[in-house]
Amino acid sequence: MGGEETATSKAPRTERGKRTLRKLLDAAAAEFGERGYHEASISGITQRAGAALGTFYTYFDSKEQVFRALVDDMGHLTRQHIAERVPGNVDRLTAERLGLEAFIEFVREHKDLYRIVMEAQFVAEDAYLNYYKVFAAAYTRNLAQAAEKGEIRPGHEEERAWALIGMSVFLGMRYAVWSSDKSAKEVADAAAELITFGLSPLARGGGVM
Amino acid sequence: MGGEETATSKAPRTERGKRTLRKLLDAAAAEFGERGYHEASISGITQRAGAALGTFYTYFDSKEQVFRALVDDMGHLTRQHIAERVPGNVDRLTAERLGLEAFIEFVREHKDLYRIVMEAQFVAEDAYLNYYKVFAAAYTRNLAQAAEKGEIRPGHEEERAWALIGMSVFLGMRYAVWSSDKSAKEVADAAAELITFGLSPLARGGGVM
DNA sequence: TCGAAACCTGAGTCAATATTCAAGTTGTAG
DNA sequence: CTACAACTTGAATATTGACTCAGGTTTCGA
Repeated sequence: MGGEETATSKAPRTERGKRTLRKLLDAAAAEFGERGYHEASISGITQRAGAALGTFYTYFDSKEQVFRALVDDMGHLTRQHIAERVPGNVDRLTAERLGLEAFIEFVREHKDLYRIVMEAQFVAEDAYLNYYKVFAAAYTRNLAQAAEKGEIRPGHEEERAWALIGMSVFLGMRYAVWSSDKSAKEVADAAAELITFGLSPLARGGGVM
Repeated sequence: MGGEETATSKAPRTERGKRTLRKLLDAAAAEFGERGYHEASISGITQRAGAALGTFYTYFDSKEQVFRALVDDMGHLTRQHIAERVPGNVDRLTAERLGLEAFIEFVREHKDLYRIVMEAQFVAEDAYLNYYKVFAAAYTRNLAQAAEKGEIRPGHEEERAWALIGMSVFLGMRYAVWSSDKSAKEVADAAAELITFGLSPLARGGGVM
C-alpha cells in the first residue's frame, strides 16, 4: 500500500536531491508540529530547510501531500518502535505494560510528529482513520490470540482494542505532550494495573460473582 | 468563569437580536462541524443562518471567538447530560457504565459539537485543555471518594482518570462519530466490564496473587 | 405616532500565502 | 570536457476569506 510509484516524478535522483528532500521533510515536521497545519506555511518550511520557496515543489505536489507523508511516516515509526520494545514471546498483560511505556517514551521524543497525527483528523481524515484502523486491527487480533491462549478473558475484542488505544493516546497526550511530570514507567504501571485488574476492589483477593 | 461581562457590548437587546444570535450559533456549529475550522467561512455561517455577512460581527468579534464559545457550550452540555443520566447515589462502577453510555448517546446527537471540541486542540488549545482538565479533576475526585468508600481499589487516581477519559473519547469517536454499528449500551457494557475487572482471566473466578 | 437605539446589509478593503514559472546553477554520464 | 538532466531560485500570480463601514430598516419605549 505504498505511494512510491506515483511519486516517481518527484523522487530525487542525485545525492544532493536526497539531502534536500530530507531537509524539507524534517523542516516540515518541525513547522507543522509547532504551528499546526494552517498556521504553517511553505515558506516557513523552506526557510527552516535553508532552501528557496520553489524548491518545495520540486519534491511535493502540495502542502497537504507533505502532511500526509508525515502522518504515514509516524505510523511506521511508532509501530516499529513499539515492536522493538515488546518481545514477541511475553504474555499479553506484560506486553500491554511494555507497549504503553514504549509508546509514551516515543511520543516524548516525537511530540511534533504526534501532534501532526492528531491534527490529521481535520486535515486528512482518511490518513488519520487509516492510522488508527491499522492499530486497532492489530490490537484486536492480539487480544483474540491472547484470549485463545487463556491469557485474558475472552470477548469484546474490538471494543477493548479501541478502549485501550484511547487510554494510550490520552495518557500520551497528558503525560508526554503536555507535561512530563511523571515517568513513563510510573504511568505505564498505573495503567497496566487498571488494564489487568480493573477498578474492582475484589479483583486481587479472590473474586465474587 | 463565564465571559458574559466582557461580551456586554455584543449582547442582543431585543427579541429579534436574541433570535439572530441563536441562529448564528446553530449555523456556526453546523458549519464548523461539517467543514472544520479552517474550511469553515464566516459567509458560510451567515448563509446557513439566513443573515448578511456583516451581521456576524454584530454578535462576535472574530471567527475564533465563536469557536471558543461553542467549545465552552459543549463542556456545559456534556456535563449536564451525563449528570442527568447518572444518579448521585449509585456506586462508582455502576456510575462508570451509565456515564459512558450517556456520553456515547450524547456524542451521537451532537457530532458537530464534538468534532469542534476535538479540533479545539489546534485552534484554541487553552479552551481544549480547560475542557479536559475540568473533566479530569472531577473524575479524579470521584475516584478518590469511591476508593475511600471501598468501592474500588485505591491508588493512581489521576492517571486512572485520564485513562478512563481517553477510553470514553475513543469509544465515542469510533462508535458514535465514525459509525453507529453497535448500540451505546453494547459498547458501554464491554467497556464497563473492562473497567471493572480488567483483562485478567482470574478476575471473576477467584483470584490468584 | 415619533425618534433614537438596535439591528441588518453586502460591496469593498486588505493581508496572507499556496502555487507557478522562466531563468540560472550544479551534478554526472559518456 | 561537454552537454544534458537534475536541481535551485525567488519574483510574480491568483485566490481566498476575514473583517470594516456607511448607509438603510426594524423595534420599542414614551
